[in-house]
Amino acid sequence: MSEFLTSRKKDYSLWYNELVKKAGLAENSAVRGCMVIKPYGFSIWEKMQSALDTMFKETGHSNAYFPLFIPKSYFSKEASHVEGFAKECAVVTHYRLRNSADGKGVEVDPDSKLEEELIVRPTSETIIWNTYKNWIQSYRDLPLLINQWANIVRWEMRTRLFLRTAEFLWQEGHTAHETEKEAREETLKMLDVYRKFAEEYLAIPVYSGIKSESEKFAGAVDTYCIEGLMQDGKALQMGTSHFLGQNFAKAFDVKFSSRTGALEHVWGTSWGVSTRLMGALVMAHSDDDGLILPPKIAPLHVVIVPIYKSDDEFTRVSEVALKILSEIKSLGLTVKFDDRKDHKPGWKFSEYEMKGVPVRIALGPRDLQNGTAEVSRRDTKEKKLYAISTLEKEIPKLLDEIQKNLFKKALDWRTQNTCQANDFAQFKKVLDETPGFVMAHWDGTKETEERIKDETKATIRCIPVDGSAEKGKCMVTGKDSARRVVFARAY
RNA sequence: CGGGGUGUAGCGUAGCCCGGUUAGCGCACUAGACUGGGGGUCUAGAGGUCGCGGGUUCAAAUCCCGCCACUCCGACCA
Repeated sequence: MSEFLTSRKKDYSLWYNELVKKAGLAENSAVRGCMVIKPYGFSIWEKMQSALDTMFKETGHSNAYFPLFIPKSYFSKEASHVEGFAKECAVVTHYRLRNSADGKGVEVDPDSKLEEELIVRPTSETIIWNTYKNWIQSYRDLPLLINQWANIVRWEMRTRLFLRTAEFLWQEGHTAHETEKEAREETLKMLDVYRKFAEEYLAIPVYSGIKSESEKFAGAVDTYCIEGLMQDGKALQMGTSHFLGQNFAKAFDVKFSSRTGALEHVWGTSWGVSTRLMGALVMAHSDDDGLILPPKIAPLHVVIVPIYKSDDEFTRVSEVALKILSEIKSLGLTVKFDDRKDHKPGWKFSEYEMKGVPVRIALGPRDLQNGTAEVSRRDTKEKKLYAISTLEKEIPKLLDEIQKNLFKKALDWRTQNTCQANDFAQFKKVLDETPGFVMAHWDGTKETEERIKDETKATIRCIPVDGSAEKGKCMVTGKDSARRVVFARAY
């Protein structure tokens, strides 16, 4: 239908890349692997931030900020942590430039070599736990519930806008607790905050569960995650929450005097979501005409497009449009009257469809005569005439319905593309025929997991934490399995 | 990081194999007119270090070498 975007069917990757650029979300920068997040894209991220931030505050967390740079030595303190991140760290070795000898540019001043090199944070556990050491002495200092909004750098070989970039924005929560039980509860609480955010705001249903040993965060005892299903049948990890045990407390010597007077290491968690959620949002809902945004995170809820011929008509249409505008605005919604004269209505329609604005109101002379307005919803592209006097009531209802419909569509999609497989041959067949999640029994060993990955490219996305356990036999080895786990090919 | 592909105006591209006019076209842009309920029409115009750097040649977008970026596949990873 649209010639402005490559269709999803023709080339899903290209569709995604084009959409991200054409909807004004982001573009590649002059720096390899790094993106520029454009104003419209950033305003969506801000909506996500604000919803999440509120949820973090409601669960007792405070924001703080820790340095971008981490002394190299900190990394060696937690063995598996350094092993996990070593290969993708940017390192600062010098602190000064000088004019080059030929006078044509600048070069690194060799005299400015740092005594201890600094790592650009790929995540902040080490610097934060090093700081917590000074903040925590007594059980009275606990729990310590901190979040930080920050940029981080992971030197990726293969990058894609939002999904995997060398630098990205995220939030990382880092908490310290008196007991294992409390830290485990925190881990699951924040996992559920993420699940709720994904489902209620982004309108993306997710499976939450625990990662297998080989997929877990370097330095964690347990890693939990939420996994969403994209329209191409690939899974996307949308957030993680880690139970750190006492690993970092021990590595950084963070101890407290307990209620009984004993000196104990604290228990930790960390959890994060990133601008990758922007990619999830695009791939979960959008179509061949452009972006589709759930109203709860759309920067602009409603756009009003005037239809007119003469200046006189424009004046009369504007008058009514502005009235509608202020009515909708007073409902707490964001609304824009696009009175630009340099584009025709049809052009504007396509433009706002590309940008995913949930509701469009077209208003022309005919409407003025009849007291109506043409209301079009982005998700279904369905148009309806409403009496102008009812807009104030109908628009919020419509937005609500769009939010629900998007979630339902995404849920239906996931349901249709979640299959069970009972043997390995069936597993492979299902993966190819209905790309998506496959629930299958697994014997719990690393070897079997590896073999499945090698032969099918599918990985264990998570081991569901809730829901009913169902005993069975591993689809590969036939050994006992306590429950089905979630497999998929993933981003 | 290995293998393939691509890089020409803001975007999309032709030309490159086989070197030789002023690098062509569509969209967008500027001016004006007519237009206006799903990306309008006409007229006139502006816009190019042909990714960057070397080399070969009388002559390079075109051939050779190096680099950079993007992209796909693999490895690695969130």
